[in-house]
Amino acid sequence: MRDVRVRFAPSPTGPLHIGGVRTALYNYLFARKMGGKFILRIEDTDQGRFVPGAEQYIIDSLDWCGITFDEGVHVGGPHSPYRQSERKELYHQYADQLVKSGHAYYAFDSTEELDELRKEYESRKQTFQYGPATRLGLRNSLTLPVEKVQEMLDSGVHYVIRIRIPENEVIHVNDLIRGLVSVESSLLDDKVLYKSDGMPTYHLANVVDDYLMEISHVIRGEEWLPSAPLHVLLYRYLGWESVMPQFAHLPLLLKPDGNGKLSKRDGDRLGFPVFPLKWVDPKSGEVSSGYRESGYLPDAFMNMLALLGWHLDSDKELFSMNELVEAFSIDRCSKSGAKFDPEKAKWFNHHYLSAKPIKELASYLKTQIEGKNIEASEEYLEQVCSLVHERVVLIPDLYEQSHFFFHAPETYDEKVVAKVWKTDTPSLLLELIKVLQSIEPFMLVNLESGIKQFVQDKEIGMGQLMNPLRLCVVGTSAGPGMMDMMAVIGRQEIISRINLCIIKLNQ
RNA sequence: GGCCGGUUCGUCUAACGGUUAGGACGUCAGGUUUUCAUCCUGGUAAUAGGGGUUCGAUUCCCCUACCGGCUACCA
Repeated sequence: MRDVRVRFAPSPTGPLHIGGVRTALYNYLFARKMGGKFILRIEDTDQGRFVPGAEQYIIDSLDWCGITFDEGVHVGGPHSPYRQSERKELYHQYADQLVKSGHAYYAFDSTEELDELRKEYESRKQTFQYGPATRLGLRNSLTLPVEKVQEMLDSGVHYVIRIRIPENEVIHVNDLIRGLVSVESSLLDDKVLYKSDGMPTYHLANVVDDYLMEISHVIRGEEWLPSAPLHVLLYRYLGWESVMPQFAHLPLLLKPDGNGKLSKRDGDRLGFPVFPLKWVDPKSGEVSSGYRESGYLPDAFMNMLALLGWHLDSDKELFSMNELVEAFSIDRCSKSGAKFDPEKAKWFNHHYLSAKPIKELASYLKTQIEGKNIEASEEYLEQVCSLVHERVVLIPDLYEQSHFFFHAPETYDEKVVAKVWKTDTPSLLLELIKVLQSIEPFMLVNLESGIKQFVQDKEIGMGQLMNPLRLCVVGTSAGPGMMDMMAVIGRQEIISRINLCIIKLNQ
């Protein structure tokens, strides 16, 4: 059996969205599982759609995800270069070879002429196809005299090279996910293989490069399924059918509401990122949010993405990257598109985040408070994190859930005030202050026993005391256990917050 | 329009042709808690429709419907 070599081949036309990331992930998992090689190839044959920064964005994104490559634009390798624009000279000879063998031909029709034809057909409710039925009526090397063709070629007239699709032939594509897919050749059209600007189209370039780079499996999105028969034909005509890669066409990622392919717009519209990293469009300046900046962990992101289109026959849903590699197989990929679920993405992140070591969470929190000019010792931050870590869904929640550990509340939630602040509350709290002053040392166990005693003596419920106290300390009815908080925040600060609250609410 | 692909709870999905159709997210209800959240327990909810094949179809075949993709000198 031949060595497994797979590639991820994005085009640098913008940021890579999560559908692309998932394709990269599956390729990566397959390569690692099979002990093969994983290659990053940049398909930039469309100079018109090139977006500066997109290539670096793709590299950075996959790096953040923990998806690593053995060969590629950024790491080099035996098949360099890995950028198709730098391989430009390579492709023409193969297009030539196809012309010589009669499987392709030169075409001189202008874009305008073809557009005109398409319109004409459309007005007759027909579809124009450059193919067996029409090519003999168009301007190409099939219809023009040999000398004329040569003359035009020599004179530098713009031309393209098109494949000559055979008539009445059934083409089979064996897909690892979908099984045998068969297409009648006359339904295909004479696709352009080589453009007038001297660049190959995707179809030619991907076949040539996959062959040259000895790719064993092509794992890509379902949107390529319709052109797969064309690619099979190219392998055949180029004489490479015996080493043709195996194909696996992945189901698409769909938008959470309604239907259709997940697109850039859906994120902003529904309030979740569609990109791994934040992206600023170099032309429009438009900003798109990213999973990293929103506070997702790469492990959680990968776990979530892996399950969108792949599943074990067991109930296991939590996988580390290593476990994914171990468990992955193409035959357990599903056929149907998967709607992306932002809620489940959050659930995964919550799970991974609350399982993180406290020290790590503390370091996240440290950078957050530094940005707010707050200072705190590492020990203090760790104490805070151990109290809030289960309440955190996204990394920024760390501070959102703990800000009252760093400063007194500036406002008091009116609804809560109305509910818990009674006329005798101030005097009760003043008495509590005396108790707090007597607790020695000011620690959790002593607080618990002291306050319990106080509540018993006063013959009141714990809630009658704790709810208003919480209002003083937090400003609302939320947060970790009061006793825990008091022990961490400290006696002086607690007492001062009680006093402050009584003054403010009595105004 | 044509071609290709797809269709199991709201969502992601599991189920050698024989299961009370399972799990997870969400949701709902309880429980824990001084609050909120977490957490725990339980409930809710699905084989698109119609024909076959079969002793028996979620599973195999056909048709219909619906959804999606493709239909550029874009990838």
